[in-house]
Amino acid sequence: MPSNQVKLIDIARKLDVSVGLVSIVLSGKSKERRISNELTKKVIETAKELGYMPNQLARGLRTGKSGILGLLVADIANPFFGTMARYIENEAAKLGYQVLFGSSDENPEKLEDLINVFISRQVDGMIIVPVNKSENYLSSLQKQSIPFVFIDRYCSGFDAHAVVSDNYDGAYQLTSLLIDKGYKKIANLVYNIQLSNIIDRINGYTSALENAGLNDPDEDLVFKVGFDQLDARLDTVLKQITEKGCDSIFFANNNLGIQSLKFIDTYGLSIPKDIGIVSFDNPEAFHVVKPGITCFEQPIELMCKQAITVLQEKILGKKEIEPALISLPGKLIMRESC
Amino acid sequence: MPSNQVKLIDIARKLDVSVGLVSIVLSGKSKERRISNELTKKVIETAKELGYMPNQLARGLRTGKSGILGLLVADIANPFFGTMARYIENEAAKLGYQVLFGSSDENPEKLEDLINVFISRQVDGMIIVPVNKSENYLSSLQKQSIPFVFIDRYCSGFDAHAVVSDNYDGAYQLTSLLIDKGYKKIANLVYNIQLSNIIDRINGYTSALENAGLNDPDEDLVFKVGFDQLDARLDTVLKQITEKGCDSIFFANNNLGIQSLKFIDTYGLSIPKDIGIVSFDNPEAFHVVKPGITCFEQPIELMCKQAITVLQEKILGKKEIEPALISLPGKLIMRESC
DNA sequence: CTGTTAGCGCATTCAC
DNA sequence: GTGAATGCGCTAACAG
Repeated sequence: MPSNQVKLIDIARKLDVSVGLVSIVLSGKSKERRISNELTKKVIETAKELGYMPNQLARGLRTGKSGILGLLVADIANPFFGTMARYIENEAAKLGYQVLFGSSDENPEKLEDLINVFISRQVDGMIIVPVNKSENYLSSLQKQSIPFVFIDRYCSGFDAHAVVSDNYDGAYQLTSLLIDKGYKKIANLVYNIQLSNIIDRINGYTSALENAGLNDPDEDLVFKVGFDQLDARLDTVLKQITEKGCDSIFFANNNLGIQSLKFIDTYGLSIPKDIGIVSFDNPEAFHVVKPGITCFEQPIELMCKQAITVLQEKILGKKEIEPALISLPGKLIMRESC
Repeated sequence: MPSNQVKLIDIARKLDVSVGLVSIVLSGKSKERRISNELTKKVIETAKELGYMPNQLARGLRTGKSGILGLLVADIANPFFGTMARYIENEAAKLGYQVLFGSSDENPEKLEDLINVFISRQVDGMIIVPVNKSENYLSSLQKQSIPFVFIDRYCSGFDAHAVVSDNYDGAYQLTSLLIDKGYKKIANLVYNIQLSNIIDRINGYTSALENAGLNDPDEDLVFKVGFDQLDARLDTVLKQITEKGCDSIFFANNNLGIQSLKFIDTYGLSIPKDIGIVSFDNPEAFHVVKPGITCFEQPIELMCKQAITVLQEKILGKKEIEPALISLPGKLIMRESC
């Protein structure tokens, strides 16, 4: 690899000084090491002139810091995670990091593989959306003292930092809203995975029902669907929901909401008259569709800022910051679907 | 940095062999170098036992290949680019690459900075969504012999590989469809940037009008809007369009289409009776909204596959493949908006 | 068949 | 104030 890239030695030779000197100057340590202003200026100038760019691989190897952060989401194509990626990118850039990303597809093996690859690449830290059944592996990760932060979900029984939105509160608000509007039989459609965010949303929903005295212990109105073949499953479940006489549905996330809207239309049900709708998350579609879908928007930007802040603290290792669950408030968006 | 990670020397010491030997075995060159089966097995076992993971920084520095690809899109939060990122991720992973991403926001300076950072990080290649006014810098990039491929758009007068969808054809089909349905005065709403994809779409639109004898040389129905303060601008432009008596609109991309739908609704116009609508791209919203929006879906997955294939060829440098513009056919999706 | 050696580009400690 | 020497972890050319 004859790498035609300019390196320290090129500018050192041109100025007939040592490589070390150049390195010192370019790392901004001229003052500290009391290098003459003249020389400093000359070095900087020729560096610019030659278009010098440090080889971060070499620098990383030497310093033990790659300057790279790993971001592990469920699927970067999902706008929720895409938006998250964007904010993480912005915040990371402010601190001089670039970000490697990976999509786990909610698959623990994939997540594990990706994390291993990222470790191998010496990322300085990771932002992880944990998936179902990944606790074991993640706890082994923790022992390796590589800094990471959970985002969007946390792993219970797990001493690690996590930044999430207040899922319980969002679900509670959304459900209460339906109740206030007079809906009596409220279904809750969720994914069938054991994740903190899902569980918290179910709990928020259930609490709201209980507080309103609408909880029927004999009839479970929480409907769970799997990821694969979502379309077919949704059709079945939605029919069940209507056959059971539910007058409204609380969708636990953007995807469930959007996909379901397609079916509800084909059933000839009119929103909000025949069926009331609320959903977690606020994708574009909820705004454009008629009637607009009332929903709970997560504070994605804030979550990302906090996550990066915490991560940076862990990386710098200033003080042993104790693990904490940071739960951030979201925003109820009122539209016309209930 | 006391890096508690296991390295070659750890397993070499444990087995009392040399580091080089271990490296050879773990790179799968045992046969080639005629290392005994026994030793080979022992090395592999203890590597696994100790949980060895190669330090890719060191490997990259030595081999001159980082194993990282750079992906530069306009905005990863835009589902179009998010989807693209996902397919790039998948294809890259098949070849053993991880991907660093960056969002340019259609800003040439940002793009330039990001490319420089990526070069600094020794990416093995880049997939770039070029932006307006970035030609100068990009052509300097080209001289540096670092492999890259344009995607989504190409830079005209530029000898580089590019993978795009057939924008001309898509626009032509969409416009012709409106014409066939009897619409006479068709507006075209686009971003006011000089990008190949936009230009090709305008050309496709214009050709379709001309072929149908609907082109009025005295009246330009191509409306251009800027990025910033899109909402305010859209309101103005859409009013202009209706005041001019247009009976239909061709939106040049997903964002323009989605955002405009919000306004059209408030104007009390009914689709497709009062105004016919078609759009480039196929976001979820176009499917969910009523009536569904007829649109042209780009072959994102195929584009990504081709882009990675070309990029890999350039990286391996097998043969000097000559620059080519690869234009891939998209798919017309018929719904009820016209 | 196996081990030794030399560097990839950089930052840093220690001499001068 | 400055230069030389060392080594981060790994691969590859070269000796045995």
